[in-house]
Amino acid sequence: MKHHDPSRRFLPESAVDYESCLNPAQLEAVLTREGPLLVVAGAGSGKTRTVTYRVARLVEDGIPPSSILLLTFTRKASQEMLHRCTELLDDRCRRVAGGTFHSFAHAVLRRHAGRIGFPEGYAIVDRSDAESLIAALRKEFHSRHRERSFPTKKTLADIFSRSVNKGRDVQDIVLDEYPHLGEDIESIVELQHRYAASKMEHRVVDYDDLLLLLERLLREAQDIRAKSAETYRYILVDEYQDTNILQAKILHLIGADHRNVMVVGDDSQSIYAFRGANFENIMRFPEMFPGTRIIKLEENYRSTQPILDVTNAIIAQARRKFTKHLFTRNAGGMVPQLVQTPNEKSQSRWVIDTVAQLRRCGIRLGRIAVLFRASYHSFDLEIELNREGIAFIKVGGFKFMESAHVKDVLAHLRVLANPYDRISWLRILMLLDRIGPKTAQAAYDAVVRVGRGHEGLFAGKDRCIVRKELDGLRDLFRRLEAIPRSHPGELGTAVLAYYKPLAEKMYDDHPRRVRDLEQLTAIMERYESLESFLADMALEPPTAAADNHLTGEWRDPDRLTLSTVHSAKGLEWDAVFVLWALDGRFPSQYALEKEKDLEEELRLMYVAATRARERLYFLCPAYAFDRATGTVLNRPARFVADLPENLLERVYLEGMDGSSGFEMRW
DNA sequence: GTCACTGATCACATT
DNA sequence: GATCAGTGAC
Repeated sequence: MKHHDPSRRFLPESAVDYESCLNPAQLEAVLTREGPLLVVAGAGSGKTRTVTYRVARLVEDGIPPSSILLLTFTRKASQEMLHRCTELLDDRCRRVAGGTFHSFAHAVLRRHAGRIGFPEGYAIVDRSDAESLIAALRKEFHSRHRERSFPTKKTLADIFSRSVNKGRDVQDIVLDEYPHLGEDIESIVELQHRYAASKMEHRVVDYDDLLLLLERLLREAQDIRAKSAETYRYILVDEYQDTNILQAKILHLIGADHRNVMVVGDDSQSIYAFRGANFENIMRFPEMFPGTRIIKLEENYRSTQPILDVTNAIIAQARRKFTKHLFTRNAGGMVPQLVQTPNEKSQSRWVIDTVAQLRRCGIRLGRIAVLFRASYHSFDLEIELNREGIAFIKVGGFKFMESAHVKDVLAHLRVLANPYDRISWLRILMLLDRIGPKTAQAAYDAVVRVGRGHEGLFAGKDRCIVRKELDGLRDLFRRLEAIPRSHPGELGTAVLAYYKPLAEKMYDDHPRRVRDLEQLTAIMERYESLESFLADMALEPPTAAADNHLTGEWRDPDRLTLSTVHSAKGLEWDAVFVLWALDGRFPSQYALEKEKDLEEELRLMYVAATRARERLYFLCPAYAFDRATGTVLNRPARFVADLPENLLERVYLEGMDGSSGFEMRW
């Protein structure tokens, strides 16, 4: 590959010393200002650095920051990049537009959704709300098909979502991926139409709608498309391997005019095919934007050579061959280990004891991570960590936002913002004594009929048996009405005051839950409007799991990180433990049948292993019973099982009782 | 109509 | 371990 002459002549008075901070390939990616650019960036190859420097370079070059659009996988990622960029250059970088495709879609649609016949004051529903809506519609269908069970709300939501994200009909998705539901296909299709109508009626959109509606808007409203292209003259997309076809179309619609589009990704780290991501987007990018310059970043700055040897050996097993081959100058270091333990308890013990040793070697807890395939895989370890008093933070899995008490409080606020939000109405009404589905539905109907927002609640005639309960709710809304929407913190405080007695009645652990809610109101203080708070909670909910502190700064140097592999994307630690490297756990049981799914598990294992800088341990309990399938799991993960001893050292622990004393080799 | 209980079924990753 | 459908007491 021929690269630019990285001569200083390019940058006579630059505030940033690009040449000495970047290798030639990175430098080329940073200095190529115009035209489409595809950066294939291997794990640990300085991808974030490259994007950061490129943004800084554009700003320094006089491009107005607000005409740069940085699209990332999570908003945290874009904030972090722009923060680094600000440190590198100056405050101008703060004005760069950054976020996820979903948040970008919301920003455009909230102003222009009317152009394609969608109400602009819509609310965004998260996955579990979407499922509730589907569940309500599903009931009728179930009574129709008494003979056999109808798919669950979760399965239905999955099917609908895949249909949107893969750009295929529901029929095709069912036939391909859920063949056992073939008989229900007509009902599923009809239910999908009802679901769409129901969302429209209640003025809500789900995640997929955001992308779908944005694509439609840009396609149908030429003026808006042209204006967006004009506004965002430089577009950067991170993690391009995890975008789907719809996102690629959106990118093309905004980027085709000026073609100043840079995408960064790594096909071997694509781990979101299950939700419709298509890593072939990377291969197709040059077709979509002819004249694309392709740059490969192959030097790895993260890991030692022995770790890189193992990760290269893992990804080499992919049927689909990847052209990159990573290298490092960081020779030496410990050979990664596959540690076989008798059972789960001993797995947890070994991790804890090894973490203790690492700390004695001077490695802080914040530099260590335990990764796993599924959130529940760490339950036993969490118990042991608590027992030992080792602080940890868990990322992924059950979230703060999903806990009932948080959803309850938010539902009150959402009704205030969008009185057509049926899900939230039913939720808050059914919190009250003697109000079940029927009464709640009647109250909701009255609200819609009266058509004066939540005031409709005052107009309905209630049965005397529930009068007292409803009066309490009315009082709350009267109080909320007196508070301006621009003070979400006060709104939250008022709702909490109302909700607290309810929580005390419902939950025996109410003190903890109320503390959570106080955190929530503290978060609300930071917002300028109720609507922006609610949109953020749907699009970018706080990441920490429910029982962790919500103080925001989760990268605490004195806490061990427990994370799903998916949530660990893009991050790195000095030492990484991969739990349950056992066939049937990781790779997942459900992926063993289909070649395509298995290949994604392989990439997932690759992502897990490439998080490590210096030390890497795969843990494999020798035996586990899988209750779901009734099978016995006793084979190490196939991706690492057969790697030669010189790449992956075997450690066998025997005769442990799970609580103490055993041999450990380093 | 509501609510609290039962037993059967199915289980991943997430914007 | 959660979800769902069905039951019977208030």
